[in-house]
Amino acid sequence: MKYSISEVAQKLNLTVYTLRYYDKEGLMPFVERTPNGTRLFKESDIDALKVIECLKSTGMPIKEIKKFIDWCSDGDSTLQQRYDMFLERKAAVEAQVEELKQTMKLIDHKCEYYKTALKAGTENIHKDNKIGNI
Amino acid sequence: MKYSISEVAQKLNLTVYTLRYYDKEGLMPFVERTPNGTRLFKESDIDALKVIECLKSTGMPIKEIKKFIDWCSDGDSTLQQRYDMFLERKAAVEAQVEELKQTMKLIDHKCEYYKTALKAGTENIHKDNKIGNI
DNA sequence: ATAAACCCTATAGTTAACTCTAGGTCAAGC
DNA sequence: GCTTGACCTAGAGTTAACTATAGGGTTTAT
Repeated sequence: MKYSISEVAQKLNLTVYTLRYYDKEGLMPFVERTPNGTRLFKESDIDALKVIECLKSTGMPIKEIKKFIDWCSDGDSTLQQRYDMFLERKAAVEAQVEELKQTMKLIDHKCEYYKTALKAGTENIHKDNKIGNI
Repeated sequence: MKYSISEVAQKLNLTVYTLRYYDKEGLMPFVERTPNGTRLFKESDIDALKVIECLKSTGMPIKEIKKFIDWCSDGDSTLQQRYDMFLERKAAVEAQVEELKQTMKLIDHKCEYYKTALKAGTENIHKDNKIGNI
């Protein structure tokens, strides 16, 4: 089964603009074309795009992702780099989770703060109070 | 105890450029000035900046954060909005954690993929194999 | 008293990641 | 055979969040 660019955009919740932009940035050298130039995506291309989206969601910039794609094209000689990169990404995600935990702490605290303030009708109950001072 | 802009920058791991930019965007209307215009940060200003950093790390854009700061200036009449906003942020962070879990799944999978490929010396062992096809 | 090290504003420049427009090709349906 | 709609490229425009520069004012140490 092959897919057009708009089908892939829909599947991955991206725009066709974005997909063409990724292609221009060298993130999709594997996508085939019809004789007249129209992109034809196969299943494995969509899987690769999912990996790209995954890397993006770790905060990796597109230029770094391109490096990875280039390594993939280079074959087995780059296995170590690619492994190292994923280990690095794992660490990055773990750090993000840790940061979100801290963020959540403060947010929960603020939720409590406003809940009690609302009940009292005023923020003043938190003046000089432990809950107001983080 | 009062702090200069560069001290605050150091404390919060931001640049003075960033702090002045935040001020220009209306995120710090509470910071006092000396007669000649130099900013003087007090402890509570730093706490407020920590809340701003917290909101930023939930992915909230600066214009939205400004709305919150404005609500703070408006006093008790905006307690409900502020409470709702933090509930919304809580949901946003929970969604981010959920997404990171999915991301981590794929990354762990890829770590395994490359680990075994490295051991074998080639990616080919994953051709037509469950581990290669996500 | 003068240079270094801060501070300030206003404004210009940068970067990443899109997002859109203009101008064109091509296949399908009426 | 012509219109409609999906595709294409090249390149311009946008947006957010900084980041830097120019030009100028204080305070501090020698």
